[in-house]
Amino acid sequence: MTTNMSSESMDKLVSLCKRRGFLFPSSEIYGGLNGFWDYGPLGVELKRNIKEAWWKDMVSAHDDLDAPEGAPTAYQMVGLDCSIIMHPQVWKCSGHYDLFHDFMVDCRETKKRYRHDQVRGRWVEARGKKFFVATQSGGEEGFKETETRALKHLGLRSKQVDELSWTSPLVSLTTVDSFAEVLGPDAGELGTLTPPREFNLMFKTFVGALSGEEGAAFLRPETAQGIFVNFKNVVDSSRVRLPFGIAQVGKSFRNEITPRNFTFRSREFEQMEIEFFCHPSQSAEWYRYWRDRRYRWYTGLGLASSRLRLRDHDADELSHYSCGTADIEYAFPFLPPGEFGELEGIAHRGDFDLRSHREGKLARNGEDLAVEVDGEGKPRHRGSGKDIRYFDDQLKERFYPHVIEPSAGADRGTLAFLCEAFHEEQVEGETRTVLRLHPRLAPIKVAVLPLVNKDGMPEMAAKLYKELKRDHAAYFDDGGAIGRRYRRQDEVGTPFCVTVDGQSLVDGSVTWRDRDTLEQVRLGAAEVLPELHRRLRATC
RNA sequence: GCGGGUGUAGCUCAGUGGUAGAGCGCCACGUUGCCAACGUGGUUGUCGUGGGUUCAAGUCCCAUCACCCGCUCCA
Repeated sequence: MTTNMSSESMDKLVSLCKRRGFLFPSSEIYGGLNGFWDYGPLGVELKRNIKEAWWKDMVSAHDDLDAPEGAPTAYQMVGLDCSIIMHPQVWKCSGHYDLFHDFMVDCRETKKRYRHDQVRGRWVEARGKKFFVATQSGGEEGFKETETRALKHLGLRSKQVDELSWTSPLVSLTTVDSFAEVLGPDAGELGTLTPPREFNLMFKTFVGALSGEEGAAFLRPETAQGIFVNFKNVVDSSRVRLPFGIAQVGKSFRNEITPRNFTFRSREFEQMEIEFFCHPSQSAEWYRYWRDRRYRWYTGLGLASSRLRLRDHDADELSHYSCGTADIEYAFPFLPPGEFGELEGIAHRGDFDLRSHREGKLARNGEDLAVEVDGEGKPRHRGSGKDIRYFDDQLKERFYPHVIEPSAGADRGTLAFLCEAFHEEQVEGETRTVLRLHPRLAPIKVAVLPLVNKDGMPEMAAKLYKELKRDHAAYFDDGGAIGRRYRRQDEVGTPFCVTVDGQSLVDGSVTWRDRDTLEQVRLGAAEVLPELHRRLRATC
């Protein structure tokens, strides 16, 4: 009967998005720009509704007097909107500068690409040749692999291993100056690696009209850091007390290597982030709360639990600072069956961020985090030196709060809601295309339609339309047959249509038509607004 | 970054060196009392972009851009 998304219908959805004005390729008249997308008239409404639902549910309508279901205690939520360009030191202390600023090496023979600092190897001499055998493996495996590959390169057998004379331990490729004597990690010949080339995953820009390195800055790769560097400002200015969260919605930028899959991996994207601050002793409970709370938000707005999953990261997937991370993932139709794409990550970040911004960039040192130092014992990246700890005047205790970070992608969410909503179904031999968007998210909430353009029906419909439009996104359509107008609204996800007909002129009632059930009921014209309001009320 | 595929009207696509097409959509008028009705008329093109070959290029060649698939890479 009704079919949900398959990878074939993804093409249809992409086409619908273009045709009806949800999404356009950026700069399309100039041929587009890889990794950038524009939201059209309906797309901007949909995305705004998603962001507004998030803001309302997380911040403005949050009940800060009682503990919500599943929460350890009551808590406060406030918002923030910080600049996209920040002091460059922010990104050094956050770890993005090191993590997003890589040198890459390509192999001309195998067409593979490696991170310069992740390739290592050993120098070997044999049969009058001296060369560097590279590998991506470390430790015992690295030793074994370099040995095997050295033998293979020289055409020796394993029992001739004694002919190999190793002249170095396993060292990083960064210690090698010339690649002419390097055997790439997957290569058969020497000297196939290109010189290391700089890959900057952050967008670089220049502050000031004179562009020089001293004015170099970055477009933010995440909104979170703006919250951390404003932590003390918020605490000092807004009477918040732990536990509380700071929320922010805004654009971020990353030079993704491979933008793919429609808007899923864009280079300019919008995030909806919360940094939730709590006492370290309670952080594990809050982490669990936010995982579940955020998962429920998506299901409450209509993402089916069969395509949505909450996945805890394995220990080896965790960032160096994180004590726990879970992803909320959606089985996008463009992914292979069984694969999921990330919508949101909920990370337990401990005190990494606030400490780093005071003391300098931290790195893992055994069980603990310590300021990362350079060769001279000085911090690799200096912190602000400002004491941005929290003072609890009840406990008379000054400490770094722990941070739980639910970080959601607004564009990915928008795409997931679109994919989930897209349906094609057979109605009396005709294919009906319908977006079953949650009424809160639908770009148009109600369409007002005169059944025919005579006998005063258009006038009555126009009056009702104007009244509804003051409070809700309404649409007026008097073109063509009524059936066609219903289908047009179905295709863009309008949940309700109100039709003014002959009976309306007699008793002032109208037809209320439901997008999903196709059922129609009669309603007094004055009841339309309250009914709409009731249906759009937040439920999650 | 590599390999393969694709690019023609708003959308889906046909067009095998010789006048740029179809269906759907969209607009107007008429008709029309509830699920993509009907009639009549109309609208739509830098054939992705740039160069080349040719008397002649949507079609052949080169380059380039974008999208899709697979590698590679990655919050």
